[in-house]
Amino acid sequence: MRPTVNDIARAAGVSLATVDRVLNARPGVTEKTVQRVNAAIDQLGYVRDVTAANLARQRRYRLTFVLPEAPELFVATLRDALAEAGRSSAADRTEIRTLSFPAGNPHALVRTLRTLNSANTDGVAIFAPETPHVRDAILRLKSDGVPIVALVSDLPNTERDHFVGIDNIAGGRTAAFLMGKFHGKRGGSVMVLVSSMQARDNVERRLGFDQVMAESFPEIEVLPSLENHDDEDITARVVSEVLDARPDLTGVYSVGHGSRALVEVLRAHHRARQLTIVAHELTSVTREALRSGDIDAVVSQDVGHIVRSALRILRAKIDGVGIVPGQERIRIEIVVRENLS
Amino acid sequence: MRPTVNDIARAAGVSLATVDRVLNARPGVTEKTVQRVNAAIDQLGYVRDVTAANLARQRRYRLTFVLPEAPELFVATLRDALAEAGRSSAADRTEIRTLSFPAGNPHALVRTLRTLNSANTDGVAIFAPETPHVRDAILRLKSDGVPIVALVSDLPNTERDHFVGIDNIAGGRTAAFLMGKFHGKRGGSVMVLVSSMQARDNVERRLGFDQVMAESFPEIEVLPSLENHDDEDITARVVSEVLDARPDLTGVYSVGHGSRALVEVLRAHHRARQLTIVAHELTSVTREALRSGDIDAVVSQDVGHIVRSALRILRAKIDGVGIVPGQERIRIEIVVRENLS
DNA sequence: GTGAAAGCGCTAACAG
DNA sequence: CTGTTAGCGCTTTCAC
Repeated sequence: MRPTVNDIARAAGVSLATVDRVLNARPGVTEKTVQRVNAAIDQLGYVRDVTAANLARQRRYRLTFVLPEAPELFVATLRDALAEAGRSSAADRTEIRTLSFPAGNPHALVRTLRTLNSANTDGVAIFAPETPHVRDAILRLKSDGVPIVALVSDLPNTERDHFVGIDNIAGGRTAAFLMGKFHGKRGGSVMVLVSSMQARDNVERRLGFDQVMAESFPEIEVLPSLENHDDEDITARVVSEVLDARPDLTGVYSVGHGSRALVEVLRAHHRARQLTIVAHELTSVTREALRSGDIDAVVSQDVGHIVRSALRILRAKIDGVGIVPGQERIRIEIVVRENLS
Repeated sequence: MRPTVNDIARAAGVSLATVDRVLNARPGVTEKTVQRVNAAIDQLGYVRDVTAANLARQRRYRLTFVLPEAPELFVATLRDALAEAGRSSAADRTEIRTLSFPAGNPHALVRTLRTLNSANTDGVAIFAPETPHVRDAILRLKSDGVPIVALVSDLPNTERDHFVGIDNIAGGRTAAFLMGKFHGKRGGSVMVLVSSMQARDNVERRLGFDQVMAESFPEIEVLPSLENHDDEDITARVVSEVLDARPDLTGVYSVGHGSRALVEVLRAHHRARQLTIVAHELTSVTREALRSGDIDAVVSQDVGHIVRSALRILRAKIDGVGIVPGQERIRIEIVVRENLS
């Protein structure tokens, strides 16, 4: 049988209450008694039963997710994953609240963040770009004692407790590796489509992509980035233009979260099967395009894993306990037609 | 506040004990009372607090993992993952015991399984090939009320509660897709190295590989399987022979769990960089070979995920509660140089 | 400073 | 068939 607080109380010759004080590092215990209790603790090899503690404490985890209101399917899949997690969260005393802000509106975001404090939330997960005001708002929350995790896109200059997402430079490098390998030693030229050069994840992916293309596939020409600002019309237009202007095009790298318009244009041009297409994020659109052969590979991250990991990490931070790093590492997934779920 | 058993007892006008009986589907309650209690349950939106229940029940989970004593690194990584999980398992009242049997010795395996029963274990995870005697042993355990999950290699004709691992046909298909795509429309010939045509996972991978090669890459010739029985000397010899006999060789597909000897031979022949090599399972050997460029892609499964999933599923079966399917689906991971961890 | 006692949400004897 | 009661391992008043 595992030792309990009672066992260590008896062994140390003190009461339950005192053991509890020592366990939780609360004041009002003589240094001497503390020593005695700690001695008993490691002598008996005591490990605290966190679930029993939480029961007694009547702890609830009120967690807040702050997500952009964006047109991209990726955000939708993230919301779905969150809803799914919400269904089973009551069992672990977790209440999930989702707050939305219009994508690309830092003011609205900051206003949303301002409503949050330690009185109404125990932990916050944020998927948003880093701006100075956001930084300040996060700092305030942190100093209020609220744990914060950054979701998908890191907030490295804030005091966020953890980043839950992939290394986007490595993500871009992975995309380049596939693009290069799929070209099979033939040269060619590759078009790069980004959402916006403001978005940190897009910039990092492009950076990683360029590194590997230059290092390992110099025979392939990489064209300058084309920004589509997640607008389908813009995408349709610029892609069409390049397709016409560059009959020697051999590949397309879609850096952003959305690929719907790209797939449609390629289909319309009946060019898809002759080009190597690499995109990011597994959504209904990219999934279908992989199946049909319109996209060759998708570099992705598991939104279900991201959500569950954020929940686990926030709860761990709230409880002040450690995490299992291996379990929380979000992998850079490569998805092709054959390992589609 | 979330409703508790007390709330629903009051609402239904019955005692705690009766509520508990209904909750746990225990006999001895009138159909009428059951109805009343259930009505109160969904009216108040009651969700049972599993942690409190487990506390009261003083439930411990004594789980047994049965693993082969095999030379392959993959099994070692699985053991490592298990050890890692063991470190944090005390917190969730789980005691993990590992039993080993000499790989390829069904008798020893059966002898091991025979020692297990509901008195000494609450759940079993097995990584072993399916033979008639194994099937019987599992059947006996099952009928003794012990939940069973199959690990890595399925035991489809037994009553196992769950299979934790990848679809190996899809794994082989994925390997073929990469092999074909990396050839970039050029033809060639590919050597296939299997551990043993007895091993179900090997056979399935080979099957999936052949399907896709035939469907999508008919310009590439796939040579007959070479069995190495996980023996490094055999591997070295047969690979060398083929390398000499077929100067037109363009690729190697390593189906089994072990790839050490293959990598060494290829290195010795200074041929690695001119061949496309696809292997299975991420281990220290394949990891290093990816980094050095000796292997181009690895099709893998996350051993950490497999172990944690097996633990979660066994606990769920013991508690008689459901699982989150998305969380338990083991992905077919594609690992290349750039998304290596 | 320290301890006794009640209680978190649930289960499990044991009565009736 | 149903209810009473004690208790799981821990925290938390409130006294001493």
